[in-house]
Amino acid sequence: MRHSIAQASASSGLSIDTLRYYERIGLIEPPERDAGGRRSYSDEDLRWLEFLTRMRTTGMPLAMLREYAALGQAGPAASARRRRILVEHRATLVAHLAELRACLDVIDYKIENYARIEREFLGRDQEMEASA
Amino acid sequence: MRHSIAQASASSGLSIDTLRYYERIGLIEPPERDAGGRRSYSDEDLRWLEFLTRMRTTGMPLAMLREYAALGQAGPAASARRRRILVEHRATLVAHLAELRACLDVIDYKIENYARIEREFLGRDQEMEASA
DNA sequence: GCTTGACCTGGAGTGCGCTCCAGCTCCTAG
DNA sequence: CTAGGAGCTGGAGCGCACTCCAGGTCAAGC
Repeated sequence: MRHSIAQASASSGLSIDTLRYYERIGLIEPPERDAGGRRSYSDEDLRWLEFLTRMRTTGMPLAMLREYAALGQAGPAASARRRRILVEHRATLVAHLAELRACLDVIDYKIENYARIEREFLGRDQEMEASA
Repeated sequence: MRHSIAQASASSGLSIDTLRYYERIGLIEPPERDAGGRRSYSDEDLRWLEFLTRMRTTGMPLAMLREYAALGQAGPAASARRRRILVEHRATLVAHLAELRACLDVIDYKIENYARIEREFLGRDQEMEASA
């Protein structure tokens, strides 16, 4: 199956401009072109885009992804280097996840605290009503 | 206890420039000044900075934090609005956490895959050695 | 054959969140 | 008394990751 840039955009969630931008900076291989010179993405292209967007949501910088992309997929040397990049990024991601969980606890604590404050004020208002 | 901007920077992890920047954009109340006109942060200022950095690590934008900061801490109305902001942000954070966990699974899968590829190549090399 | 709409290119512009700088003041130590 | 270091201000600059634009091509439908 071949896909237009609009389809690639819809399936990846990346804007059309971003797709062309990624191509320019070497993040994605220039896809084939149809008879009219328009980009035609393969299924594998789409899978690569999906992987890219996943790594982007984890905050992996474009430069790192470019490095990863530039290695190509063939051979044990590329495999080892790609794996090293992923292992490294995995560590920062795990650390970040731990931080986020800690922040979530803080947020939950704060929310509960504000709720408590509001209940207290509410209680006071009711007392005032009762004494009026 | 009073703290210089250098101490506030060290304790919060924010750069001195960032501290002044946050003050300019209304993220932090202008701290008191010492006799020489230099900023002097209170313990409570530091606690606010700690909260800010936590929210920043969760990706809360400065504009949202400014809104939160502008509400002040007094009264049930401010409390309710602050709580709403936190509840809203909490939802995006929880969603983001789920995404990150999914990405982590993908990374783990890929790492294992690359490791497998390397083992296979290694096996082939050993066979080649054995047959040589 | 003309319009419409998707797509093309190269390059400029944008928003966020800092970061740096020049030129100044003030305090402290020697 | 002076040299050095921390801090001050207003404003400019920067890096990242897009995003937008002008001006053009191409294929399809009326």
